Order: sequence, then structure tokens, then C-alpha cells
Amino acid sequence: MGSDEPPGDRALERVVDRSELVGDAPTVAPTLLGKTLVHGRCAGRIIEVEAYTGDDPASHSRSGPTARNASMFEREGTAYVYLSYGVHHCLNVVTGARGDGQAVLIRALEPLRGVGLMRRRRGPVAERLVSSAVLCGGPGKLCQALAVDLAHDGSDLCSPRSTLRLVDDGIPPPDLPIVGPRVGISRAVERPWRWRMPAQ
DNA sequence: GCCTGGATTGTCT
DNA sequence: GACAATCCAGGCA
Repeated sequence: MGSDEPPGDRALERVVDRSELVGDAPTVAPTLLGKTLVHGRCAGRIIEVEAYTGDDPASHSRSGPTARNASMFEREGTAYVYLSYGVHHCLNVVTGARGDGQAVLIRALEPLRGVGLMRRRRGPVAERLVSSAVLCGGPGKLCQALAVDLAHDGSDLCSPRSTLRLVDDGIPPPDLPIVGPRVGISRAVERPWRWRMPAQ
């Protein structure tokens, strides 16, 4: 163990400034493209996000705070992790002020560090395939690859001391991200609140 | 207290 | 392309 990443990568020590996460989720979401999600020795660049607001019929926060979504109503920079379909975990970044119930769902990552460990976590299929779409190409997949689960619900992503944190390594968000409707929802499907990095 | 449906994914045909 | 897996929040009686 320990051969998955170069030691002392200072670029991954600069966490995202919490003030960058202040605002409506649809405003903040595209600015998260290009940022890096770090968990322990693994890291990946955010390449796809979705926005969910407090008055959004498709959002978990639509009915107000509950035991499940309480962290979604915390202050900006808080992680909201939930169990989807009883099988997969999904990671959100809370935006807006405390009580707003707004968050940005991290849908896909481009693996940067700890790729070997991610592949082991993803199982035998991912062991054979290296593509980022297989490793981290979905909200459930990236949580499995980075070992993110309910234990991280409510953790602070803007603290350099957190094992799970958002890092700004200087890569700016794209000028023209690909915009489209959100995936897998049955309400408010018309809202174009999904953003993706354009093809290189 | 019961029932329904879901911000997904992997497997099978 | 279709469907099963699997847990629980929320709606409703």
C-alpha cells in the first residue's frame, strides 16, 4: 500500500474558499467543474454536477428538513450524503446559507490520484477497465471509488483538516460547459440544471 | 402502521 | 433495452 500517489502533492492542499459556495445551487454548480474532490489518498476532478434548490420539486429538501436531509440545510461547504435505492451513496455539496436546503450533486469525476485503490474498491470489472466513466462515471460509482458513505454526511468539505474535502488546484471552470436536464428524476425534469465539462 | 417510489447501477437477454 | 437489487423517507389511512 502507499504506491498509488506521489507523496507531498501541495497542489491538493488548497481547499476551496467557502465564500465560493455562497449562492443558489444553479449558480454555484457550474463553478465546481474543474475543482478536485479529495478523500484520503484518492482524488478526482469534478466533471459533471447537478443543482437542487430548496423549492425544487425534485430535491430531497422540498418538504423541509428531516433526519435524512438535515445536513442539506447546513451551511455552504457541508457534505450531504444519502443512500440511493438502498444500494448506492450519492455525494452533494451544500450551497447557499444555512436553512436554504440547496445542494450540488457530484455526478462524475476524472480520477487523478489513488487510481489503483479506486479500481480495487470498484471491484473486478473496474479492475480490468481504466476509463474514468467506469471508475467514477456516476454518483454511486464515485462514492464507491472514493469510499464515501453515510459516515461523511455533514462533514465539512472546506476544511483542510477534513479527510474528505474540496480542493482548488488552479484549474478554472470551463467557459462553455455542456448544459442539459437532470438525470433520473421524475419531477421538474425540464430544468436544465446539469453541467458537464466539454469534450477535450 | 402500511405502502409506494426513488437524485442508481450491474447483469441478463 | 429491460429489469432486479435493496433500504428507507414520506405520504396516507
